[in-house]
Amino acid sequence: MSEPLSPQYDPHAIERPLYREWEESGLFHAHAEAVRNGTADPYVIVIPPPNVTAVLHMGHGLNNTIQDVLVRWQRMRGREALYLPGTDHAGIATQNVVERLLASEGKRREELGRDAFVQRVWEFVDATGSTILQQLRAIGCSCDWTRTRFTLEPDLSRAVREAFVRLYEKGLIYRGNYIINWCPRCLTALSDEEAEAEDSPGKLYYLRYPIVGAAPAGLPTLPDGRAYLVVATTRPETMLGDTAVAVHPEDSRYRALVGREVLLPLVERVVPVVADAFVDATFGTGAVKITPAHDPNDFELALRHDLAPLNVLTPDARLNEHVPAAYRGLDRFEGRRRVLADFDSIGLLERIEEHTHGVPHCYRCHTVVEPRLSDQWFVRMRPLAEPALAAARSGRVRFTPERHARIYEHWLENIRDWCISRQLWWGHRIPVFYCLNSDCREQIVARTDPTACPACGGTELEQDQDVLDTWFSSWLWPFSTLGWPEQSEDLAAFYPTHTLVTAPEILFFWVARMIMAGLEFMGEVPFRDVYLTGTVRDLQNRKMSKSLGNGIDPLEVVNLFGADALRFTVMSNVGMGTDVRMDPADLETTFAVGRNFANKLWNAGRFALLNLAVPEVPDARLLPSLELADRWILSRLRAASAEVDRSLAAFRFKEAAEAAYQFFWGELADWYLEVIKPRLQADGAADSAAAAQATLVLCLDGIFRLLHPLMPFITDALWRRLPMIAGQPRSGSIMAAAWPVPDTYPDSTEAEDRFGALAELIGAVRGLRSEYGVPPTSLVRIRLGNVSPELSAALAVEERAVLRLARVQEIELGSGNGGAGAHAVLRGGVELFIPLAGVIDLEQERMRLEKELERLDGQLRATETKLHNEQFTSRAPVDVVERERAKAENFRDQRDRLAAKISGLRPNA
RNA sequence: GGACGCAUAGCUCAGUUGGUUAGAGCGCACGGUUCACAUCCGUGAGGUCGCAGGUUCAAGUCCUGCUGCGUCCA
Repeated sequence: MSEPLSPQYDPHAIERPLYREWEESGLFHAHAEAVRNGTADPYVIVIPPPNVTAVLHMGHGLNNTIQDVLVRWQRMRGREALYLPGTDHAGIATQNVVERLLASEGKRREELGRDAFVQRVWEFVDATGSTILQQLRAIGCSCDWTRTRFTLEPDLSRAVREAFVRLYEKGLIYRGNYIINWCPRCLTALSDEEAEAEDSPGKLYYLRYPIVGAAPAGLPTLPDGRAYLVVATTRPETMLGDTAVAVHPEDSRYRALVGREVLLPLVERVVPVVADAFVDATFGTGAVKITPAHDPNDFELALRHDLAPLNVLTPDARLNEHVPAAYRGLDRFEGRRRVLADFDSIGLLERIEEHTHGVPHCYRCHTVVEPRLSDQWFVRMRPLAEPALAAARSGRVRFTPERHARIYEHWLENIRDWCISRQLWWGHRIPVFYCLNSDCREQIVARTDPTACPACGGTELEQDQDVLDTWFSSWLWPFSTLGWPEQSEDLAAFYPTHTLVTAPEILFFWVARMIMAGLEFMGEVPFRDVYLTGTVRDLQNRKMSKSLGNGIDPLEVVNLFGADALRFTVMSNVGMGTDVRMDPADLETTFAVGRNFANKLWNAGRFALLNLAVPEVPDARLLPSLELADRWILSRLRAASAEVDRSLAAFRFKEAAEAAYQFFWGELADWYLEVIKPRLQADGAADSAAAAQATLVLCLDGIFRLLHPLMPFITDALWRRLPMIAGQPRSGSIMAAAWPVPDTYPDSTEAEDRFGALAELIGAVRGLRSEYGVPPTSLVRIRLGNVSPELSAALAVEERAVLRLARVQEIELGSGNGGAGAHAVLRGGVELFIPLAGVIDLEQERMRLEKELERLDGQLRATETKLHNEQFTSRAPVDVVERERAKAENFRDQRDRLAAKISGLRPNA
């Protein structure tokens, strides 16, 4: 990388080769020994493993950029930084993908059989599974690829099995027949978290159930004279499986009916009316049908009343053999239409209301989830939740933004058992074996596959057909990836990890469960900080998604503008706790910040390097010959460096990006470079040029390092071409350079004040020139009055900066207007006059100044009103009052000087 | 239905515990062949800080209510 810099910034030319070099030279590799022997503190981020079938989207782009920024930052700070990558086998998602592939060949997995199907999935994963990991390289992620993990690889499978066995042995895993969420398309159980409620417009159907026997008085009756009660339901088809009607025990409307029976229409089954406090008397009619096999609440209620559940649906949600012949085989929605039509035809459909309610959908395929009674494996969560709750409350785990801690705590406080069995083929097979000896039926849970039944010695054993929820492996990720249950070096060196960066959507799925698992299996929280990112949305506020077609492909952005531009843009958009909005239809504008900035870095860097044709410069901090601008920019660097540091430590990425941007562009490039150009071009004394060079190198070295976590490629490409700084060690790559320490740069309020005065003057002259359309090429003379000490000192050494940057021919000192011209009073009271005879319209100038005077007057009045308020002067802190006084004085001074100028402009003056 | 969050320039967002004259980027307007950069340089316009009350010497910032948007839970 020592060829001359190309005149055009070309990210492609630098990014690939640099990444390869970093990887090949082992810069991504974290050394466990260094931690174990005490020479380095670890800093660890484990990647939220993307699905093995995934391709990179902006969510990953955001997520992994943040992780890489943190990791690179800490690595430069001297920590032994490990960014541990890997993928997740993603049971349902991956199985679905391969099933679709098979379908395109006209095959179904059942035809292949389990082993062949699983084999087929492995082939698919082997072929495409590293796609997303390759893509992470393109955006510059400094992952330790030698430690790449996959949740279904042998080591991690062993961890899953160990965890299962341990929990089983502690009695925290059990099997039971309960209502679970069932996806009739995926044909598997789902956890509560995987069944996402979506508000859907639905209907509330009011159905009449005739009373059996003589009815209490006051009930409505059918034409045939039978009395009836009315139940309201959103799912009329389930009435075929009703086993009771329930009312609230205190509901006077129905008290007389409790203990009586109703006749279920269509099925002609007699079911009891029971009283249960669970019933909400204010909803619908206050009488609710009870379908224990198809509703979790009904199931609980049925248990209390000893009602047997009646399952009326097949696994794919068709009506089964327990319903009258006319309905058998109908899909649940077709069944609903039929049941309603039949109710209507016999006069038992009372009315229909619009009713919006939350309907659970499968989080993978979006099918409406069916509550289903079945045998499943569960984890008893309460005992695991308690320590996880305590960890958050005591601050051992911190959430950023903080509000997520409350959501986390609320979930844990209301924790429910976790259904972990899935009726899939792709995943960790449940390590439970059943003895097939019909007299024994022993259930064996073991770390290694048993060959004989420990109870009866029988050798006919069958493993449970189901696999585990993918999250049952993901929740072990922070330590299974480090070798657990083996007491590995990595585990000892790198657990607990430090920061987890992920999306709020998986707070329960993953984050909370990892904390539980970490505490349970490792006795320590898996990470100290949880940073939850915002969601990437389009300008209509819609979440980016494949189906909406409103996504942004990070790789396209990298191709167009480079990874640095992508990263910088993303980071400048990361507001604390807010979503990231980007316009997929206009990448040019969306990524303009990063693109422009990368280009600016390149060009300013190139300019500097062209003027730094020396192998080494002295350390500017040790030079006695620093000039005003040098001291100013170093002081600014110190401030910027402190700000970047502070912001990163607080996860305030946007602020970090802004501080670095402002320093580089707004101060270093716009001012410092412009001011020192003549010095660099050696029209000054030799040590002036040397001081400028040394200061420039120190500043570039500092800002490149500050920017490196955000823009790793361009900063390295430029930094490694900088001249050496005497006495400073230099690594081959900026990746391995030390993070700047703010205090090592000298601060100087004096330089800041003086340079500030100079910049203000230049700005004012430029403003007036522009106001009066003075051609950029023509030079003007200026006259200054009431020159402040700061400005005076600055002009003494840097007058030529004003001449060059404001296109000034000559600076005169002295007040007085002396003819037609433009006037201004600067903040410190400095009077500026630019003679512009012939250009200026006296009347226009007078009006402009009057307007300015009015503005100042307004501000003066506001300040004085405050100061005249005795309440303010007596109650406000002294320093606030003092500041207000100084302000008033300043305004008054400016105002008076301006007023004097105006009166000087009067025709008769 | 419950809980939480957000509402500041045309757009995307800063504005730390209340206290300088509310900022940035993009966009916009005007001017620019200053030999690093037009992915640029210079200048400028643009804000009753969602609405209504309240607390306070002082509110973009704190409190209450309302409206709109979002998220989580049921």
